[in-house]
Parts: sequence; structure tokens; C-alpha cells
Amino acid sequence: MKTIEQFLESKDIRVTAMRLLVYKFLAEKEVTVTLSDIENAFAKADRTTLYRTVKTFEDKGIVHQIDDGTGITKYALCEKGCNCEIETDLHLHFHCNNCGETVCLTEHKIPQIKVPDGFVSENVNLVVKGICDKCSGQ
Amino acid sequence: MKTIEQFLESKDIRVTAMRLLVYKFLAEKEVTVTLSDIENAFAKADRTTLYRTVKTFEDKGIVHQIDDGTGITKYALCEKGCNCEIETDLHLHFHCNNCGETVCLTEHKIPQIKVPDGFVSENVNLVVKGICDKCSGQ
DNA sequence: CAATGAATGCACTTCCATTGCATTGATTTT
DNA sequence: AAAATCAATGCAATGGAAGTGCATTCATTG
Ligand SMILES: [Mn+2]
Ligand SMILES: [Mn+2]
Ligand SMILES: [Zn+2]
Ligand SMILES: [Zn+2]
Repeated sequence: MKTIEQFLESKDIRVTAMRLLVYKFLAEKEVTVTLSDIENAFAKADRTTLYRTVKTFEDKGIVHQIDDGTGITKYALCEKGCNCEIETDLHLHFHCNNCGETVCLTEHKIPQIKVPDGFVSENVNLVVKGICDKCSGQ
Repeated sequence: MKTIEQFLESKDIRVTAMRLLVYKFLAEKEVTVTLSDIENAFAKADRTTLYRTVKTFEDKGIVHQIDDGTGITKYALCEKGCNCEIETDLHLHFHCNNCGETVCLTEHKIPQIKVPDGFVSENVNLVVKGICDKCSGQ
């Protein structure tokens, strides 16, 4: 059982107070978050610092971006089953049209997609939209 | 064989010179286009007019937007096999990492995607990235 | 303690989408 | 045909978000 500090250092990420806070914030969220979400959670922190913090996390492979079609970049920690470091991170994402939240369905892999002759598939982004489990009253 | 004028009118779109030009531009393009692409093609026209022209086309169901993950909205005419008016337009899109162009693969339908219990799927956006047929030297 | 390099904060820029409003243009009504 | 009406257009401005430059602060180390 590593501490967060040890984990970050193992990923070659220097530990700072801000980075610890942002990491914990991401870890306790079960949904993807926007930069504004983080900004609102830490009103005293500068937006640029937060921006560069998640960017560092992304560069070091512990956070991945999600483009869910809302036009706003979402972020989430890479967790069990999320292989972002491998070029093709093939888990799918679900965007709720009701509450507006987007979640990683890490355990749901994207099926093989056929493309026409001459096309070479390197990566796939798949976003399912609909009603999430919380909003469907389940 | 309808004329373009008749087609637009059948879709409840008032015919103007600008709309005819933009429609023809979209029709002769075999790839998706950005607003800037249209702007460059009609240097004399105002950006806002072009923006509202494609928006009108979209509202009337003859154009659909594509979010290919580049952060810039793409547009394409709805053609044979494209059922945008139906809530679930399920054809896939291909973005070429080499030439940067995005195409509708209208004939390639998106397979049924399983989501966990409690989630309700209403729509799917699937973008495949890789090398297109022109760039792969096929 | 001095020196070095990274992290942070502030200001600024860029890019694209979107809107307000006045004007132009077309269509309908009298 | 003239007047009235409504939509389309052009110009200016706004808004939202990503990204950058640079000076300052902070932490590490020799
Ligand atoms: Mn994810
Ligand atoms: Mn399409
Ligand atoms: Zn929901
Ligand atoms: Zn290409």
C-alpha cells in the first residue's frame, strides 16, 4: 500500500501541496471533471497552475483526457484497466444527457471497428450518450 | 430530379444566393468541412452569415455536425444512408492523422454498444483515427 | 548559505462559437 | 404600386476555453 506521495514519485512527478490536493480531488470523484470543476474546488489556486498540474499528470500517464462532445475537456485518473500509456486506450465513456456528467466505463472495452479498405485504424474514441444509472432511477 | 432550389424549399429553407453557394460547396466536397473552410471559399461573405447558413441547414436536417476530437466543429451534408433526423445517427467518422481530414463513413454503421445495468443508451459518437485511404497510398 | 531548476501566479493572447443590433432585401398585404 | 412585415445579412462585440511568456517564489542540493 503506497502513499500518494510515493505513487507520484514513482511516476516521476515531484510532490507539491497543490498536486496532492488535485490528485486527491480526482481520486475521490467517481466522474470525469473539467478544469473549471477543479478551479471551483480550490478557489484560492490559480487556474494556470491547475491547468499545468493536470497536464503534468497527463504527460506522466496517470490522467487521461476525455472528449465527450460537449466541447469542454474532461479529465479522469487512469485506474484499474485503463491503459492510456498504450497508444490505444480503448475503454468507452458515457455522457448523461440529464445530469451532464461523464463517466469512464473502464471495464467496457470498445469492440473492434471495421473500416473500409485503404483506411488504417490507429485509435478509437467512443462516447455513448443517454441516461446514467443515477438519473434513470436505478 | 429536383433542382437544388426545389430541394431546399422542400426542406422549408428559403432560397438565397448565399445558401445556394454554400450548399453547392458542401455537395461537391467529399470530406467534412470547417466553418473556416467555407469562409475561405467565399472570401467576400461574412463569417456570421456562413455560420448561420450552416446552422439553418442543420436545424432543417440537411447538414450534420461532426465532433472529431480536433476541437473544431466539422460539417457535412446528410446524404444517402445518413439519418440525422432520427435521434440516433449511427454512422461513424474517420479522422486522418496525416492529412487531418475527416470523412463520413456513411455506410459503416456503429455496432450495438453494451452499457452497464441502469444506463440507457440514446446516442453514440464514434470517431476512428488513423490513416485515410488517400494517405495510405492505396 | 549560495546556486540551480522547477513550480507557481499573473497577465496576456489566440481561437472559435455565439449573440445583439442595425441594415438590407424579399414577400405579402392593402 | 406603395406600405408593411418578416427574414437574411453585415458588422461589432462578447464569451468560453486553451495555451503561453515571464517574473517570482519555492525546494533541493552542493
Ligand atoms: Mn476514461
Ligand atoms: Mn457524418
Ligand atoms: Zn445522469
Ligand atoms: Zn489522410
